[in-house]
Amino acid sequence: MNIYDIAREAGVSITTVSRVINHREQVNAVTRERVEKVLKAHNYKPNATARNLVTKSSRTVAVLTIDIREPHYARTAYTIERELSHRGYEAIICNTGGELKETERYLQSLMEKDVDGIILVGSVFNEIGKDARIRDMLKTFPVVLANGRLDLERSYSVLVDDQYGIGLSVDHLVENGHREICYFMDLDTGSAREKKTGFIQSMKKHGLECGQKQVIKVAHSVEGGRVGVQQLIEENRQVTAIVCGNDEIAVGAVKELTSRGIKVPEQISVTGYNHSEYARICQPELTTIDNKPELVAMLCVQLIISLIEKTDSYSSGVIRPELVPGKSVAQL
Amino acid sequence: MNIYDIAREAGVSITTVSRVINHREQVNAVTRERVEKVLKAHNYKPNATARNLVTKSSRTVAVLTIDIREPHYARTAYTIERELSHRGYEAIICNTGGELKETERYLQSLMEKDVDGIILVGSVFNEIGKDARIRDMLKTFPVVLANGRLDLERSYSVLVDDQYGIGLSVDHLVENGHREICYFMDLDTGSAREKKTGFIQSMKKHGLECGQKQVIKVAHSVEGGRVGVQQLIEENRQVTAIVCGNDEIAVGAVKELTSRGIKVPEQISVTGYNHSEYARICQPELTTIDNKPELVAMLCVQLIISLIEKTDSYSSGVIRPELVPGKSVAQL
DNA sequence: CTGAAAGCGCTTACAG
DNA sequence: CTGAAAGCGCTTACAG
Repeated sequence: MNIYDIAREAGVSITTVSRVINHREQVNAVTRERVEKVLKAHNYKPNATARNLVTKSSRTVAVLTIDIREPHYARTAYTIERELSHRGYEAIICNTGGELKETERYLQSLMEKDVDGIILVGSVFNEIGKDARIRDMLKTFPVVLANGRLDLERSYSVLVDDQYGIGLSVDHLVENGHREICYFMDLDTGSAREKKTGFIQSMKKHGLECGQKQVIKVAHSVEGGRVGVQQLIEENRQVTAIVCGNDEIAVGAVKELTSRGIKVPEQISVTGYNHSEYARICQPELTTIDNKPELVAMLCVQLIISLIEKTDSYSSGVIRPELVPGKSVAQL
Repeated sequence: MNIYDIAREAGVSITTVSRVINHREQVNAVTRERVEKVLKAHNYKPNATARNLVTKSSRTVAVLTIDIREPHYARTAYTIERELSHRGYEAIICNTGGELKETERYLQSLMEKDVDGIILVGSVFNEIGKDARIRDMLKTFPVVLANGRLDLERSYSVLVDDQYGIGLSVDHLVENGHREICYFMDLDTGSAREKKTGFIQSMKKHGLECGQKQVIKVAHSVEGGRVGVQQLIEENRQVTAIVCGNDEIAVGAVKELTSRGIKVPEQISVTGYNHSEYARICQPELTTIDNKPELVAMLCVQLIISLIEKTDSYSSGVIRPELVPGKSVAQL
């Protein structure tokens, strides 16, 4: 059942049927009703592919992320999908693993579809976005990058001030009397470096010692946190607090400390980052930083839509994380 | 740059260009090379929409799930997406919240696209799939349901034996000397009922008392587990073990018990379900049931592809969960 | 207010 | 092995 069948049955041209379907104004009320009756009678559904072919749009946005199994990306991707859906767009999800080759492979096939725009979630895309071939592909789409800068024609960014975010942890610890603080850094992505900088600057701001020794690189996982603590103990370091780059690491640190009979927070305080479910499940509950993934997601959608529909109604600004107190920080 | 431009420049017809693009055999090697050179020179990308319009396929599969923020669905959706991607399909993700209205809304817009198939993830879709309008919409697609039966023409199911899965928990507890066991049931979906039945039958198999009192309905969340424990304590029940319908509930139970000074597992043992990250993060680590979401996901993709491509190479069978020992069960 | 016609960029019988 | 032509189901100037 296509537009021709409807037109024939309603005794009008396909142009008129098209007008009715798309709620164009220039149709006589009587004609409109006649056509609508036929439409309803056959439960007519327009063929989106045919429409896309002429309009060059598919009302689809691709969301490239690292791995939606990570709660932080899951939350972001979820909110993006819901927001898109409410505006009549579909979301294609691509788990790139943060890898250049995979990102390229996904973009390759996205280029053949009439995808309306791309949202990049994860600060790895800052690095990936520097690759010339990736840039060539990206520049054919409107693009929004969550947490980074792309410097392309039709692209926007949503920035999260992670430097400020980690600073909140340090401030909070210092306010509670801590002075021997170290940082468990998660790998080497853009936002990880931001956080590290935030840590160092904040330590300096408070006049605390902060060199190589205070920053410990660990794997971005529960295991990473455990290993970090082991290292601290082997080196016989005397710290009263550990600031972690994410909640997984913090959970690992807490578990390792606890299993060694070191009480959290009485003997060592720990802070996380992301305000994930892990922070609530951790025993004790983590004091952590909410970096507002839902807000980031909503802004991403708003921006990509304004890029797609050229409404120019975009707003932006930098997102400020917030500290969420838990029970993993003690006053000294 | 379309097929016409290429044809003109290579001095052939668009038919020939199309043949080269699609690697059809009937092309002279010399002609083929000439066309390929032009293709390469212009970095030609075929327009998928135009192709879809004639082939009636978009190499896209929609994944309807409840909420990808839940780790279990995140894992399933992740694996489905990756498997689809490797086979050249894109995944559209839809977070329906498990609601009929939303499911209908998503299906409505999916029907206008040439989506090749639909994978339903979550046993709620058993209920939703009984609605007449939903069925009418679903029957226009190949459909695979993870964990349920749909009873539609072109549909397959991947079944997980959750009854057996919960039985494993009970067996394990009984082997460890427990006899006073209760079950924290998560809501009222298909698989929740399966698990409840599994619990009751398993208790009976071991000759243990199991009536209304042993099954406690709780919210499907950490909070649910806490409330369940509160209820147990208010009613002054003497149990030595709690079997939980999922890991979130188990975490809540453990937290509530611990906060009341009741030691897990020394005084009360707790088991979870899903083998999620939560189980590993919980203190103590949960003994839980792995219900193999990755395996389920892979089978779903295999089945939907065989339905789409009519390869008839499908395999099926029922998936058996496995017990994963943690530290939340003590021997009495 | 309405319609004939062109066009979106492909694939695919069919004929040669 | 190759090509002319129809067709997929729409939208959109353009003319009336």
